[in-house]
Amino acid sequence: MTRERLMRELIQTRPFDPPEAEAFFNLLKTEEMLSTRLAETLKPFGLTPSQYNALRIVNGSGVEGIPSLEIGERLITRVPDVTRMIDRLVEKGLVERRRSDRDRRVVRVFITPAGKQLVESAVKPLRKFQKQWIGVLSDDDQAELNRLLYKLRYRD
Amino acid sequence: MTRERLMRELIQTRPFDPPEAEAFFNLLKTEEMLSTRLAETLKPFGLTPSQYNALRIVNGSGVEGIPSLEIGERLITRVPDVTRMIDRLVEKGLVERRRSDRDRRVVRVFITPAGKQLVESAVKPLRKFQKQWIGVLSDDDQAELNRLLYKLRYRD
DNA sequence: ACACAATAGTTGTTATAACGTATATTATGG
DNA sequence: CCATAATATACGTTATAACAACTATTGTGT
Repeated sequence: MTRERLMRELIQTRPFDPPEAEAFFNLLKTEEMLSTRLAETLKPFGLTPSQYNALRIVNGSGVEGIPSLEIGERLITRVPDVTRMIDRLVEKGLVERRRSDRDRRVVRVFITPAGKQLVESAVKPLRKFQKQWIGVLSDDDQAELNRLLYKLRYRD
Repeated sequence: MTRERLMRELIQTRPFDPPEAEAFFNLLKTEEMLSTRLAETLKPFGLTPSQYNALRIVNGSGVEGIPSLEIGERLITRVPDVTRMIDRLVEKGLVERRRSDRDRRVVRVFITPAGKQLVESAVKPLRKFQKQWIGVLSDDDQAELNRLLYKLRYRD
């Protein structure tokens, strides 16, 4: 029984109190497992998950580039220090930064050829990662998981 | 429809590719939301979630204390630097450290009265947090979420 | 008994999380 | 037009994530 397994992992002898704790701990542990696996997948590319996510966003913006602020808004998980993350991508030669002529507060970020190449080279391993780890669930189970997670988030 | 809502959040126009990405992103975003809320709940106690988790573990070990290594093994989410986390709890006067006489490699960690008190004062707010956020799901939905998360983790 | 392997904790280090402050620029309202 | 508020990015700082190397201690095999 899987609850016993989680309790064994946590070396917990008493029932979850409140019962909601079980789902919460499960979420924490499952996310951690997947995030760790993701980081391992991206490590050979010299990127953290957030860096790759940002690079993908910049790449998708095409020749127009994208403002820093918008990168931050579009990242899957929050990055409180977008500036320095972009610093590090600039150092790696994967993006370039240019102040906008129209609004001097704004810095637009552009993908470099090296950045574009790196994004593209990681697409397949990333796809494989997702199929491998999430694919253990059937389509129906995935749909159900999505429904539950949306409910948790949007509280409809 | 909630998929459109996630896509709007991610400013994504094309379908999830692979479809597994949707569940993966949902997991990331849901965990982040809950972790952020948890951190906010514990902030008034001057503790991060991992610190509180560690304190709970030490508190549960009673007068015998618990070895550092075991704390690390029992934490819900991995802490790669248990030593320094315990340093910080020691600084806060919440735990004490003593080298074991039986095996000089081992440091046992003991709760202090202040630590015990802090653990206990946070129990109710934490319980409330869990009921409030996870409780949006029915018991059946929670059971289903657990089933899916166990499946993802244990891949049975 | 002794050499080496394994173990537990610590330390050094870099990257990132996270908050708050600083600076420059633009928007707004009178 | 001008003062102030709002906005975007950058910077200062502390805590933590994370890895690897180090030190001391114990376990193991010969």
